[in-house]
Amino acid sequence: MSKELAKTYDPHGLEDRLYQKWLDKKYFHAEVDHSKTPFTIVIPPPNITGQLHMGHALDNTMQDILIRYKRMQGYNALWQPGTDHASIATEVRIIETLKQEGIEKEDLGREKFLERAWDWKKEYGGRIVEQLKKMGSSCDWDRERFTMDEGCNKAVTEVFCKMYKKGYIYKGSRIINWCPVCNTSISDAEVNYEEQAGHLWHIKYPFIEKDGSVSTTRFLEFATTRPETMLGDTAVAVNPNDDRYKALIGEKLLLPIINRELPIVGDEYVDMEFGTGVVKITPAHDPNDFEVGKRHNLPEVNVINDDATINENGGKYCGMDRYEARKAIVEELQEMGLLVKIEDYTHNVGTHDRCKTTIEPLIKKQWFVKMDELIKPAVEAVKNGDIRLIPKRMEKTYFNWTDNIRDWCISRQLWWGHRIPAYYCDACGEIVVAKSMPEKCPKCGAVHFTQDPDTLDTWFSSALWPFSTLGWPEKTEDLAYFYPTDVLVTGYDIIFFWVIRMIFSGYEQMGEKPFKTVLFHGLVRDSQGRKMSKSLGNGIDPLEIIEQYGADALRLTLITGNSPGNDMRFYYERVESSRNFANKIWNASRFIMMNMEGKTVTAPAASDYAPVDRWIISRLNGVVKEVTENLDKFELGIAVQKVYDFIWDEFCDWYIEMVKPRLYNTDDTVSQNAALYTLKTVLIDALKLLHPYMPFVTEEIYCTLMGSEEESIMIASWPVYSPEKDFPEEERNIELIKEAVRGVRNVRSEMNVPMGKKAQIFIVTDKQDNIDAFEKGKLFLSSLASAPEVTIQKDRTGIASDAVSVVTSGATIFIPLSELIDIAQEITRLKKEEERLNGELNRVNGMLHNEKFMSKAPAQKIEEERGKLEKYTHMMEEVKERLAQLQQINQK
RNA sequence: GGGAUCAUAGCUCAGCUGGGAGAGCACCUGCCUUACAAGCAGGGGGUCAUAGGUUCGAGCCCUAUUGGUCCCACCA
Repeated sequence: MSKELAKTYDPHGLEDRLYQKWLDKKYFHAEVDHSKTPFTIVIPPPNITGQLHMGHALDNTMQDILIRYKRMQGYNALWQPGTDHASIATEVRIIETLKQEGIEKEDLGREKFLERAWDWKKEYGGRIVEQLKKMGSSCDWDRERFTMDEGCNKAVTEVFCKMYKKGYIYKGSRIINWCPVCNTSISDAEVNYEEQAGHLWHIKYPFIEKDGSVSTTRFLEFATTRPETMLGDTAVAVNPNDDRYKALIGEKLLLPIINRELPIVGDEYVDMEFGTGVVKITPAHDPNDFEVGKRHNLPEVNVINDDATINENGGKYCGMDRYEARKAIVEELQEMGLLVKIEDYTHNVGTHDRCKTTIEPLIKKQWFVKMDELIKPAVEAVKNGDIRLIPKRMEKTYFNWTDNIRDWCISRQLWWGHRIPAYYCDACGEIVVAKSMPEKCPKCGAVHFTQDPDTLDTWFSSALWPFSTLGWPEKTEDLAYFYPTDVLVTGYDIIFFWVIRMIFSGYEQMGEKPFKTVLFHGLVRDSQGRKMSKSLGNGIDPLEIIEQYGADALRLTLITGNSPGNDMRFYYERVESSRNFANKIWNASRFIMMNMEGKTVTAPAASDYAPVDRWIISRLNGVVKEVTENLDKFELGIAVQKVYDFIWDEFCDWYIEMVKPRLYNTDDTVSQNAALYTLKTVLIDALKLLHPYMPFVTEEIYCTLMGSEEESIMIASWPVYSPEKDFPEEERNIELIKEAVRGVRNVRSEMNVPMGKKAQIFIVTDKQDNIDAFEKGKLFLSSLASAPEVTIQKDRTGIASDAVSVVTSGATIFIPLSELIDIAQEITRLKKEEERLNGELNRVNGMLHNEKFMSKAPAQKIEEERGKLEKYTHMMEEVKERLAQLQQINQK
C-alpha cells in the first residue's frame, strides 16, 4: 500500500491534484482511431464574458458524466471545448469599461475598439475555462476553440458566401427590431415581451369631405398605445366586413398636427371586436402595420431616429425623445379636442433581452437568412426520429418555432464579431459578396470597395460549432471521424437561438445532422424556486460550493433527483448530504483497506465464497445492468440513485456488517480472504459506476486501493453485466436473513432493549432450504441481531412459551426475554400483525378469485400472487398459533 | 389567444413500457457497537390536486375542473 486514506474525507487539495494528473497523462485527449468507435460531444461554448454559474455547472456535469461513462466503455470519447465571442454581450461590457475611463466607443474608432476587445478576450476568456476545470470537466483542452479563431472565421465566411450564392442570404429593407440603447438590430428571438402598465389613448381624426374641406362634425375614433407614432401614420384601417365602417373605405381623413391625408383602407387584419374597430396604420413603426402597408401600397414614413428620438419627419417634435414626444402630442391633441379619452391598459411590450430597453420597430436595410427552405430538413429530422429530443415534449416547442419561422435577421450594427463579407463598389454601389476584398467591380470595373460595416449575429457562428470546431470547411480526418456528434447537452431556453440553427446548418453545410440526440436540462433555481439572477442577488456561486464541499458533492447534488428538462431548486442541505455520501464511501474504503493491510488478497476458488459474498456480487451485477441501461437512456438521475442506494444501503449497511465476523476471525483465512476479495472487487466496481458522477473521490480511492498513482479509474473499464454472476438463490436466502434481522431489531427496539443487552434467539422453520440458509448466515446473524447464541430448529422444543416471537416469511424467531415481556402487550403486537396479514390475504385472494384477473392478467403476475398467498397463509398460521398460546398463558 | 408542464410524506423532488407508494432533508426514540456522529439501529407521517372514464388492475392512460410555473403569438 503506497499510502493510507485520511480519516475524514476532505476534497481540498485532492481535486486539483488529480485533475492535474489527468491533464498530464492526456486522458482527456482524443485522436482519430479507427479501431475504436467515436463518441463526441461539443460543449455549448460559454461566453468569454461569463463567470461560471449553476447553469454551467449542471450542463457540464451532465456532459462529463456521459463522456466519462462512454470513455470507460471503450469509446473514443471526445468532448470538444471552446468559448463564444458573444458579440453583443461582450461589446456592451467593453463599452461600459470604456465609459468608466470616459471614452466613447466612437471616439476610439473601430480598430482600437477591436484591440480592446481582444485584450478583454485574452484577459477574461480563459477565466471560464479554468472554472470549468474546477468542475472536473474532462474536455480535450488541446482542441480548445473560439468562435472567432481563424478556423471559425473561415467557416463563417464560407457559409455566408455559399448561402448568398444560393439565395439563402439576402439584403433587404424590412421592419426589424431595433435596440436604441445598444444601437443595433436584433433578431426576433432576442426580443422578450414584458407586460407593462400603459394607457390606451382614444383619438379621433376628422374626415376630409369630397370638396376637400376638413369636417368639423365627422370624425373617426380609434385607440392607440403609442400616440407618438401618429406622426408616421399613412392610413387608417377598418375591417371590410365591418358593417359599421365598410362604406367608409376609400374616404379620406386628415392627420392632425402633420396635416397629411390618410386613406381609409379595408383590411381583415383589423379585429372588429377590439376597441372601436378602427386602427391607425404606421407602416414604418409597427410590424403588423408594415404588412398592411405592403398590401395597400402605403408610403412608409419613418419618424424615429436610431436613438429613439423623433426625426425631421416629425415636424416640430423633431429632436424629442419618443416618450417626451408622446406626452407633448397627447397634450396637443387634447387642445385640439381630438383626444376622446385615456384608459389604463396593460399590454406586452417588446424589450431587448440583453439590456431590457423597449425595442423600436424600424424599417432598415439588413441582412437576412431565408428560412423556408433551410428549415425543411431540420423539421424532417426531428419528425422521423433522426434527431431525438429528450424529453420528447421539447419537440412541441421545436415545431412551434419551425412552423412559424420567419427570416432571420443576421446583421448587427456592432463591431465585435464576424464582419459581413459584403463589399460595395465605391463607384456604382454594386454589392459583391466574397471571401476577401474583390479586385474590381464586376459591373463597372472600378477598383475601390468598402466593406459592409456590420457584423453577424453571434448565433451565426455558434450554429456552425459542431463542424467548424472539427475543421470544416477543410475536409479533415477529425470531421470525417467525429461528425456527426452524439449528444448535445443544453438548456431548453436556447432551443430557438442555438439548437434549431445548428440543426439546419448541419444539414445545409454537411448534408448531415450535427448530433443524434439533444439532452435538455432545466434551470437551477434558488431554494425558493426563483431564477438566480444578478439583480436579485440570489445567485449561488458554484465555485464557493466547490470550495466548501468539493466538486464531487456539487456534481452529485445537481444530478440527483433531476430529470431531463425539469428545473430544480438548489439547497445547501442537499450538497451537504452529497458530501456525506462521499465521506461514507471514503470510510467504507478505509475500512476495507485497513482490513487488507498486511495480507495478500487473492481470487478465491468458486467454492470458497460464502453465500453472502455471492449475494452482494449478484446484487452488484443487477445494479450494473440497470445503471448501464439507465445511462444509455440518459436517465442520469435514476442511475445515480441506484448506485447511491447500492453503496450505502446494501454494501455498507448490510454486506460490510455481515462480513465483519469473518474478517475478525483469524482462524479461517480462506473465508477471510474470500470476504476481503469480495469487498475489494465489489468496491472497485461500485467506484467505477460512481466515477462519472464523482470523479475525484472515486479516483483517489481507486489509486490508493491499487497502491499506485499510475493507475486511473477514469480509463478503467466499465463493469459489465454477466449472467454467471446472477445468484437468485443467494439473493432470496440473504433476503430472508435480512428480514429476520430487521424483525429482531424491531422488537428489541420496541421493547427498549439496549444494544449492550444480548439475548439468545431461536429460529424456527420446518423448511429445510430455510434452515440451510439460516445455518449459513448464523455467524453474522448473531452479530447483527445482538444475539450471543443463535439456535436453528424445526419446532419450538425447548423454547420458553413466554418468549417474544417475530413471524417473518422465512421463519418464526423467538427471543426469550421473560424478564422484559409483557404478555398483554405482546398479544396486542401480534394482533396488529394479524390484522396486517389479513389485509394482505384479502387483497391477494381478491385478485386470485377474480375470474377476469385470472383470465386476463399475465401468467407471471398470477404466479407471483400465488407465491404471496402461500407466504402470507403460512405467516398467518404462525401468528394465530402464537396468539393462541399467549392467550392461554394470559388466562392462567 | 395557442401550447407545454407541474400538483405524490412537514420541505424539495424521484417514480423508466399501468401490477402491492420511494429518497434526501426535517421530526421522534435509542446508541460514541475499534470505517464513518458527515455515523448506526428503530419509528411516525401520503384518500399520489378534484370529478368522471378506460382496464381484471390507475400515482402512471383518456376527458373535464381547480391552482401554479413556463414558452410562443402580440389586438391597435
